[in-house]
Amino acid sequence: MGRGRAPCCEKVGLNKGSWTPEEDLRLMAYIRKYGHANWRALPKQAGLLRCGKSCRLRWINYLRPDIKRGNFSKEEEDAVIRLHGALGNKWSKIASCLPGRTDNEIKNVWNTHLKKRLPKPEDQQSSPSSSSSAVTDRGESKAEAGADEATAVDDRIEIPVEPDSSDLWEMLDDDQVVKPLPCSSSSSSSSTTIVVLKDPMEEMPDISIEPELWSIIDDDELDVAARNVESSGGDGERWLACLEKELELELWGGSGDAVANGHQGMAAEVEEGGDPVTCYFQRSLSSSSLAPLGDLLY
DNA sequence: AAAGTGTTCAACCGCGTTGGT
DNA sequence: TACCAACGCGGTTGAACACTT
Repeated sequence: MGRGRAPCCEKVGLNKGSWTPEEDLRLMAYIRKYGHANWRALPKQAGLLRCGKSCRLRWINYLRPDIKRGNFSKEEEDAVIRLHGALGNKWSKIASCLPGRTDNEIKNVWNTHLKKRLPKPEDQQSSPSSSSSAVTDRGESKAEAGADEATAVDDRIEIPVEPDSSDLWEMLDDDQVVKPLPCSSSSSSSSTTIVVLKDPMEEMPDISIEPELWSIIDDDELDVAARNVESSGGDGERWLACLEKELELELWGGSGDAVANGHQGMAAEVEEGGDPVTCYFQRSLSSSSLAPLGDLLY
């Protein structure tokens, strides 16, 4: 074998760049059901045209349920400054001290905000304890003021949809969606935007995810569905039940019979050689009010 | 209103480390 | 022990957005 490192994956034919909502959903569904023991094999098994590295990064930096979003609090910023002083650019170590924050996010915040606040090296020598006070004393740039403003509207997620997918509105929970928004003035007039109110669970700091997550998203109907699948599949399937509930899919939700039938039906398809996530989505989309969405996705 | 410039952050890239054989 | 594959980390890039002129 030649010297040097083999590429992490065969890049030909793989997607690059931003992730689509469908890719996100596939990745989340797959990981929650099967875990991520093997990143290299994961994209193929999940039906994703991505390399494993890309999947891992997307999961770690964006999709993990315990990620805290929004601006850093002053306490967090101070912690980053102190930890950076002690550890240097060991972003993953710093991140491990800040629950819910990713190394990538911390690195970005450091490079874009915090680094600028620190005194110049010569000043630092003369006032070693000035790192945190440098934060408090500094004046805020306009960009940062803008970021603060963004916090006020940071509780919503906007998802562009095709104009002919009006049925999509019916699939979305009224409590979660502000609808519809003729797309913002700057963009082309042919699309519309769903605004989904941010899931409150994302606001939970320091989540030790599994137990607390379930209690946060608990509701009676979901709990019944979740219990029904839990006996056969454990947390992964329980999570999928939640996901389906979220999307108002009916495959596993609803009555125990429906749960059992839907589950067994998918299991049979998987056994026949289909990939599990594709089977999952195809069944969900074809068997529910999400069929129009299916046309968009496949 | 338009063009230019600056900022942000998700994603990519390459390399060091780790674990299995 | 050597080799290899995969993982994980840190640096960098570039598209999108915000702000200024």
